[in-house]
Amino acid sequence: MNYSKNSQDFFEQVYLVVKEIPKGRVTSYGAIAKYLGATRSSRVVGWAMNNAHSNPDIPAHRVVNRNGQLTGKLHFSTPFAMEELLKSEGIKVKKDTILDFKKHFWDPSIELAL
DNA sequence: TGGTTGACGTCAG
DNA sequence: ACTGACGCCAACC
Repeated sequence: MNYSKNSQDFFEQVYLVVKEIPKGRVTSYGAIAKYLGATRSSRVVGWAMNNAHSNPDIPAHRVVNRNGQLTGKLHFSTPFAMEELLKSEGIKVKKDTILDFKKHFWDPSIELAL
């Protein structure tokens, strides 16, 4: 994939990956960035998520940081939306952190690489 | 046009 | 194990 073409493509890549996240699974910004070949650009993935507000099809609640912490919950319509969405998908959330994060972790570089 | 910020991650101390 | 600093790239001021 030619992700280096321009920023538009990079954002689009992020969107595509996030859309492919199965229900009840979560991934991290770094994992997405890694899959796109830009491990160090994880911050830009965050920006993509910020811009993702214009894209209702993108389940941004399934994207958290490496610690499984819901760092982006404050960017949702309500601070509880993210947690509630995850809970409704069978993911336990405690203190803004996903329990058994590793268990629910969905790595695009593994799942999509096949 | 240049400096700062941000939904992050990794390395060094 | 914990804390601080750096890098990275796009958007904002």
